[in-house]
This record gives sequence, structure tokens and C-alpha cells, in this order.
Amino acid sequence: MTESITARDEAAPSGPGGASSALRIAVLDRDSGFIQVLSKRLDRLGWEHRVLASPVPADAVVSMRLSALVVDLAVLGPQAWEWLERLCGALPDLGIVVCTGPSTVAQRVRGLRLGADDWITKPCHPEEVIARVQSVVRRRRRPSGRTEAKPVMAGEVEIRSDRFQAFVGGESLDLTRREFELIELLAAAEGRVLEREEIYSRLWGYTMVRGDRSVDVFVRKLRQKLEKASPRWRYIHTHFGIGYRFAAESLDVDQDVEVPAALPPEWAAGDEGQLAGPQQDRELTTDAF
Amino acid sequence: MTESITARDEAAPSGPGGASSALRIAVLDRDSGFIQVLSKRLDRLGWEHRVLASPVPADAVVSMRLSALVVDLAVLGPQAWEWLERLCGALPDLGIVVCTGPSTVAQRVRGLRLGADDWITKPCHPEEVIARVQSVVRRRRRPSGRTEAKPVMAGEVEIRSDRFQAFVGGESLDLTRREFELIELLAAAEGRVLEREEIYSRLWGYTMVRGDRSVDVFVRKLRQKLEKASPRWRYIHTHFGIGYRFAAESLDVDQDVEVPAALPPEWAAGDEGQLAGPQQDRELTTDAF
DNA sequence: GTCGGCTGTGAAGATCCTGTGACCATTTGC
DNA sequence: GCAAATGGTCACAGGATCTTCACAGCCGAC
Repeated sequence: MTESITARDEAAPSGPGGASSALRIAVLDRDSGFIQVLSKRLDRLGWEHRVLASPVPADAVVSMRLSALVVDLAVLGPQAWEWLERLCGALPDLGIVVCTGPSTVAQRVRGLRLGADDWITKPCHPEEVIARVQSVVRRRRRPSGRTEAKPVMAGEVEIRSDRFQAFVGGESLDLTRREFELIELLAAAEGRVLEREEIYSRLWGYTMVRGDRSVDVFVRKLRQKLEKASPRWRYIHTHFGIGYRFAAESLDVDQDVEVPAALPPEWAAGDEGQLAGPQQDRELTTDAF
Repeated sequence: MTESITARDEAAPSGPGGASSALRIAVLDRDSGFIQVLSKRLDRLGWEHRVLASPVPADAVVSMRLSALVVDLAVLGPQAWEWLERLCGALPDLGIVVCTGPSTVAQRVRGLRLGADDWITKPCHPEEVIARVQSVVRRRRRPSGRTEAKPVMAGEVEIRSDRFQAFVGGESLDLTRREFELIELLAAAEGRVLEREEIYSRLWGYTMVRGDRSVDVFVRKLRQKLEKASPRWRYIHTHFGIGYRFAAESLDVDQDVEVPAALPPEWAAGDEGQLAGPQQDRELTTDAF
């Protein structure tokens, strides 16, 4: 199983409202020219990707946690159909784009029926491959809605984005929407200090006017609720002249360890604006019909 | 706006529980030969379909409650892109398959980026069009899952998708269609908070305009019926500024446990088998690679 | 230690959101 | 065609939330 890994580590979490457009995909192909060109484009998009030169068993694909797989059926040989069917069965959430040489209508129909999401005929432009992968992933993601996001723990507090709420010992803190957004944002920073301006622009969506105290007020409300529910811990720390930092800090003498919020990597898997956008379209001439 | 209607009444509900392999699609094209052949195939499959010969405004498409739309961009003229973008924005759940004459890579990429799910180049085999439409629809439907019979229990309420009805102690709540779709959707979320926009787009199929109160109104109707039939429980919880959450909550003091809807594990499972399947492949020669 | 600026705090509107009943349009059943 | 059922809109009222403001306390600089 030859494979070259271009990917960096986990995609950077871009915060609660943030939208990381980076996808994780794999290309199963042997056509070195095609791979090279495609890889270059993928790099530029910042997508994590790996190239596989030989068929991998379905459960190996599972562990790659891919958004989509681009595959040339020719690499798979006679077992192609069986492999495809098995994979689609095992990973119903994986986007599968077949990108292969000339084929008959019957073959394409068969592939699509077995579970492939798209079928592109080589030779093809890498840009089109990417656009089709995006289309497939976009469709797939939509109904799953909110981030699956496992709950985030910090000290005694559990932040559950599926409920828009934080809990201490199973008891809800009764946070309002803004309060929740704030704690979510702070916790996602994993112990970093966030400046007021940044907090403001992330929560309110526009830049803060000088003298606005909204952030402070919400920090206070949040502190009150946290204090009431979890008196033996401090969570939000003020950095004078800068902003705030979130870290669970026990007040018990024997253990004064600081624990930044533990975030699962899937955090902030939202998908706004994942398209590279107009500036890329301009590379190509787009004429009307 | 010439249009010939082959379809009959309401199609399979596009709501959460809608389970039927018959799709409702529209074809926007003027190529009579293509239309004729395609229509014949669609008839044989038992899919409801209508043929449109001229562009229809996006909101007219809304009322058709389609699963997918096959469109030849050439029919739309210079406004094609704009029309496509508008439609995709308004109906994020509609599958859109562009089927048009020769095009450049740039055009295809643009179309896919704007929201089209697939792009087929004419001339093409109707069987492939159908397979791609199926693929697009399958992709979207997946997470909604087939609700195979198993009733869902939450508190005293039993939700039976096979009957499109909810019961308390064997007594029907007399839910209307929308009301049932709503309770089913909420219950399927398993205790997660669903935002209004999401509820709306899942039930109505298109994006909610600001200020629309339909969701609230149906929540009220549902609450009334639930309250009447099961007064000692609360089911639908409001999350201010966000949406609603479904969880059975007893009002009896001794046990104030929250019980999210108990869903059978099959829920949200893949939905193979809805494809017409192998017997159709046999019409075509399927050779291996 | 003093001073200016920054932050914490409480409270008072202003604003936004939801619950509700009434009303109208459309569909369905007779 | 008529009546009932259903779906959807509207305006109003009450409540929840957000924003603003003034003041007090705290921090760091000099």
C-alpha cells in the first residue's frame, strides 16, 4: 500500500461560528501526471489529501476519516465493482467520485447505482474534479446539520453545542444565546487570550466601536452563572488591557492546575463559504450560454 | 409556460418520514427527442414528472415539491447563471442536474459551484441521466433515513411513521400532516436543539425568509394536542433565539428526568435498495474493467 | 502615593423573540 | 357547490434578552 502523505495535522479549528472549508480527501490512482496536477491544486486549496496507489480495504479507508474519495476504477482491476459496493456499504457518508478513463453508459450507470456519487471521464480538468468533489461533499453535509461535536469539558463544565447549552453535573447553566456563543468561543481558544475586538467581531459579526462594553457585560453574566454552578473553579480570566482567557482553574489548594478546554478535532466543522470563490473562477473564462 | 403534467396528486412526502422510491422530478428542456425518451423511462419507473419548456421563477419551482430538477441551461439563455444561483439559494434541498450541450470546463465548474449537483453533457443516455438523478437524491436523503416501522417512544407519546400519526395510550393525537412531520423531525433529533431555519428547510424544503412564523405556529398546534393528550408531560422546549428541542419531561415531582426520544438504532441508517436495482442493469451489458 | 485609564457591577430602557388568537386562502370531502 | 379541515399570515401582548449608562473599584505607570 504505497501512499504519500501531503496532509498536515488536524485541520485548525476556526472557532464556533468559524467555517473551515478544508476537506480531507484521498485519491486512488496511478496516473502520475493527473495526480501531480491535482495534488498541486489541492495544496493550494489547503485541503488535506493523500494519494493511494493501490486499493485499500474498506476498513482502512474508514480510519482515514475522509470527506471524499476520488478513485480510478482501473486501478482496482476486476474487483472494482465489488470493492466499490463494499466501500459504499461500509461508509455511506463518504463521498465517492469515480474518475476514470473511457467507459460505457452501462458501466457508469452501474457505478452510480452501486453508490458512487459522481463519475468523471478522463481526461478531465482538475478544476472540474475539485468542483464535483465540492458538490458531492456539500450535498452530503447539509442535512447532517449542526456539528456532531462531542461535548467539550473544562473543569466541571460541559459545553454541548448540540444543545446550545453548558452543564455542570448534568444541570443546565441556562445560558442565553449570546452567553453560550461567548463561552463556546472562549473555550474553543484552548487557553489562548482573546482580545476584546476579536471576541466582539466573532460574536457580533462587525467591528467593535470604541467604548463598547458589551463583551465585559456578557463576561460578567457568564461568570455569575459559572460561579453559581461551580463555585470551586474559576474559568474566565481577565488580561488587563487585552481581553479574556478561558481555562478551568481549581480553587482547591492541593491541585491548582489549569485545564484549558479539551476540544475534539471535529470541532467547528461547519461549511460556509467552502468554495474557493470568485477569484478562482476568474482563472477560467466563464462565458454565458 | 407550456407544461405537460404526467404527475398525479401529492407525491411521497418529502418530509422526514417520507419513504418511497418514487421520485418527483421536473425536466426543463426543449429538446423534444430527449424529452420523449426520458419521459418514457420515467414513466416506466413510476416517477412523477413534469416537463417544462420555459424557465419558471424559483418560487414556482418551490410549489412543485420536487426531489430533483433536470435542466438544460440553454433554455434559460443569458440569465442561466443567475437563475441557477437563485434557485439553489431558495431550495437547498432540491437536487439539480444540469443536462446540456457541449460546455467548457469553466462553465461546468461555475455551475457546480453555484449549487448544481451534477452536470451531464448531451448527447447522453437517458439511463445515465436517471442514474445520476438517483445518485443526487440518494446523497441528500441519506441522513433522513427510512423510518422502518419501528415506533418511537418519548414519555407517553408513541410516534408511528407507518401511520403518520402519534398516539398516547393508544389514542391518536389527530395530527395533521405538517404537525406529524414536525414532531417526527423533532423527535428524530434525539434531544438536540433544532434551529428554526433547519426545521423550516427540512419541512418546507426551502429556505426560510426572515419573519416567517410558520414553525412557531405549528409548534403551538402540536403543543396543544400534546398537552391535551398527555398533560403531565412537557415535550417541546423553546430555546430562546435559537429554536426548539424535543424531550419528554415529566411534570411529576418525584421523577423529573428528561427523556429524549428513544430511537431504534436503524434510524438514520443508509437506504440501499431504493434503487430499481440489478434487474435494470441487465438491460445493459455490464462488463468489468 | 497619585493619577488616568481599564474593568466590574447594577439597573434602566430599548429591542427582539415567542406565544397566542384571529383571520384568510386553499384543499379535501360530501 | 358547500362545509370542514388544513395550511399559512398577521398583529398584538408579554416576556426574555440585549444594550447602554453611570458609578465604583482596580490596575499599572509615573
